[in-house]
Amino acid sequence: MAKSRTYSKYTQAALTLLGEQIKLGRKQRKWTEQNLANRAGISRATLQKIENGEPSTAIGIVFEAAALVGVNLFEPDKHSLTKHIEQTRDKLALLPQRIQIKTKAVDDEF
Amino acid sequence: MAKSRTYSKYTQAALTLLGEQIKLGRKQRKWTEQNLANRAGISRATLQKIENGEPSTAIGIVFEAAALVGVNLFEPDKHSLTKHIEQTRDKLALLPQRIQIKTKAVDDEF
DNA sequence: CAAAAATGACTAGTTTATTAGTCATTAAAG
DNA sequence: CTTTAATGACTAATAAACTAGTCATTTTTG
Repeated sequence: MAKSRTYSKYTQAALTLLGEQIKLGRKQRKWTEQNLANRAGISRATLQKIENGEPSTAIGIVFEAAALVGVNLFEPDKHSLTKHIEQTRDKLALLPQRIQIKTKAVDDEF
Repeated sequence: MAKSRTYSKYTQAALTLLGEQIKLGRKQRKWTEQNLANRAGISRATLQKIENGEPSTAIGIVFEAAALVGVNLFEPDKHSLTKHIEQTRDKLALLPQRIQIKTKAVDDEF
């Protein structure tokens, strides 16, 4: 029996939306499933899972398929992804490199 | 030997950005890797891959981890994801259910 | 400085995804 | 209506991810 993982409502909705956007983009381009699958370098079966919003597909190939049909997370025009990455790294640099957890009880109560 | 897949620059950048945003969100919350991994129901090794932007991790658990630290693809406030899904389905409904490809040569030249 | 803990990196074993293929159904086009 | 082809759904075999565990390193705290 398959060990089932649980996903939040938000994650499920996001996956559904992403999958349907890919399907929409594919059809707008008049590409068949097989056609997009070939372009993405994956099997038709996997593309079907992607368009159905299955949580278990590899994120890299989902992003590839999405980009091929013009669906962009992180709108690529606004400011370039590279710049966005730099900004995130800048913020990261301001934080401690390691998070330390207080072992002792916090004595907050009373 | 592992069969290597190739990813576009855009996909790689998007994965890097997403991973670093998760790491940033985690640290802002002062959570250790193990801590976030536990909350997401995954191993620390997998979380490390996610934060490093590895393309092969399952999209569902990446989205879960992202949501846990407040990183939202598809900004959840704007208009609800559910509504967004409906809109996408409406657009899909306007397109033919199946894409048909012309088999015969197109005779466009001359 | 010393102690404690987080992180980075790796390994072997198990679970799971991915693939190629097939078949039935049904939409599109002639 | 007939033909052609796309889609949905499944299977067995292969490839790869995920896990738990370990170890070394390095940061943080006292």
